Amino acid sequence: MDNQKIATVFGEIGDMLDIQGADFFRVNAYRRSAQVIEHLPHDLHDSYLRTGELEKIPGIGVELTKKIIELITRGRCEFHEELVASFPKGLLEMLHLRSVGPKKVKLFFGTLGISNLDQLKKAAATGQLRDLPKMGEKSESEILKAIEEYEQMPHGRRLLHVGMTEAQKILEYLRGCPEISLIQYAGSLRRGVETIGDVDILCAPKKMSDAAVGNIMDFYAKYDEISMIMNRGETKSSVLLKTGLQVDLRVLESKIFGAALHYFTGSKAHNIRIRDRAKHMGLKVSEYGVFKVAGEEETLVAGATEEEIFHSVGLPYIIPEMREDRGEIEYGLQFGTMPSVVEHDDLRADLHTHSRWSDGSEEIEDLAKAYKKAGFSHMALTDHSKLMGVTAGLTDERATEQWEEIDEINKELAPFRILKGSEVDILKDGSLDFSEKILKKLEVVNASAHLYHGLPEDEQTRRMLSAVTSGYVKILSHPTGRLINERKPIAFDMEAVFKACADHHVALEINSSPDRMDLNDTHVRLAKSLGCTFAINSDAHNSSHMHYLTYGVLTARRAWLTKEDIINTMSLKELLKYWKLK
DNA sequence: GCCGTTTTCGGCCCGACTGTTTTCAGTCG
Repeated sequence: MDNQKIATVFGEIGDMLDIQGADFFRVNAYRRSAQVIEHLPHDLHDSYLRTGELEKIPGIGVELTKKIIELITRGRCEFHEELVASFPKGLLEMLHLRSVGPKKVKLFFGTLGISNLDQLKKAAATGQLRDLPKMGEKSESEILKAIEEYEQMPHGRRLLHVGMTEAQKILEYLRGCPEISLIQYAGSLRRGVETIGDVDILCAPKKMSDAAVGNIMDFYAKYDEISMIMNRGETKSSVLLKTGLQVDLRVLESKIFGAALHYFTGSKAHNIRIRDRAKHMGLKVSEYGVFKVAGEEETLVAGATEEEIFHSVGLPYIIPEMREDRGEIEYGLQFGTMPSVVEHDDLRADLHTHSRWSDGSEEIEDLAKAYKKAGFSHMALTDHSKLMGVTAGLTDERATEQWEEIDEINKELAPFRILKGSEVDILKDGSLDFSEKILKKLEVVNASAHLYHGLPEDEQTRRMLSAVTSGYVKILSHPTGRLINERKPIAFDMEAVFKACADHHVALEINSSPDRMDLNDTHVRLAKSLGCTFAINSDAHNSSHMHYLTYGVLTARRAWLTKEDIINTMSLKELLKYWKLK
């Protein structure tokens, strides 16, 4: 029973209670707790079994604690099961439709007995919905449209990388609009969340007028990649790109740009805390600014910048990546300043790269030149070991040959330096995929578990522990092996392995490859609390992948890592000393 | 269902949009 499963159960209880018409705040308590539990840095099941109790988590009181313990000890929750039994299967799926919420689901089920998408589609197509209370022809056709969209669109959230790439293209396009003075993307994209639902873009015209807004919206509508304009309002247009990604553009006055940016950047949980705090201070925070409230009178006191918003409620500026209500508000109030987290420019090396010698697509020399040109002082070349046959992994002999080539290139590119490394497979029994002779000579050993993801948890743990305590490993690469939306993380005792990494000076990788992002932010926070160090690596298979490092940096910032936590920020000299190399 | 430098009861973030309505409910972010 991992946190994700507990969160799913609570989320479903929330949905079902909502359809039943339960008190909104009760419904919300379940939904909020699901959010909180999903993002906890440690496993509730493990810590409960270890300590025999559940620690205090904000938003989780007596009732929810009981249910969590029931889930952990019995693998089920009676209340959840009762609710599930009282609802037809398929009912909850209707909640995914745009314009359909709990009240409509209840209405459709209660009056027409509609309990799944197919039935809803038929009812809408045959005009049965329009006569229901508060419904009409328009809402009926909206529902048909929503079903169509839902069926066409890939479900679930897109990779951060996909959103970032699209957003940057659109921003570049919109900067060509002469009327726009300020523009920025917001939402989970700006917070660097690993997946995004849609893209939110905010802009402010040089001079606010109906004509200016109209011109900006017209300009936006002419963007080449648009497949459909979903709606166009006074200040907001929503479009669907050809890739199926939804992008919303909002136009607002520059004097409240900061307030809107803060509001639309979220997270929701963070915003609620800010507004709650404002309220207690006699203020009101919305996307239109911070207002001083005195009776009926409201006076705008802040809005142009995000800094103003935070200062008005007595907080220091908090970077978007930290705005998750995971302690940032308490920290800011207590210290009056925030930790100075790592920045992209702090990175001096990439310690996980591949060349044509295994499955990369560039020669070592071209790769190294690209890194040097980008301002890095060193890199580790870490082609695969032989187990990964499909990647043309290196044998002992080929590794030795590769070192000769690296020596030549290092002479040419000095003081830039390529460290002789390998991404060495962890075999089934936990041993490493090179002879001792080679392992001793490699400067950087990144250990990776590419195969045997299905081993039982205790066996997997032993396997990982064996690798990280071998004395050869410098970095544990993509530790959980997950692929976002595709492959689950491998099951092992994370705390035990992380502790071993801390004890044996093995850095944990924050693999920045868009579909990996492994470790993720919550695992990094856990590892940091256990004393670990980290390596932010791109896993580049050619030099154009270098920019993936951005995503690793975002993850590190979401986990509050500082420069000192990350070994890529050391100079070459410092790193060699740290690793006792020449 | 949660929570407490006014509170163990009575609050719980804020506003826009839409479609259905004559004043609002539902949905969304």
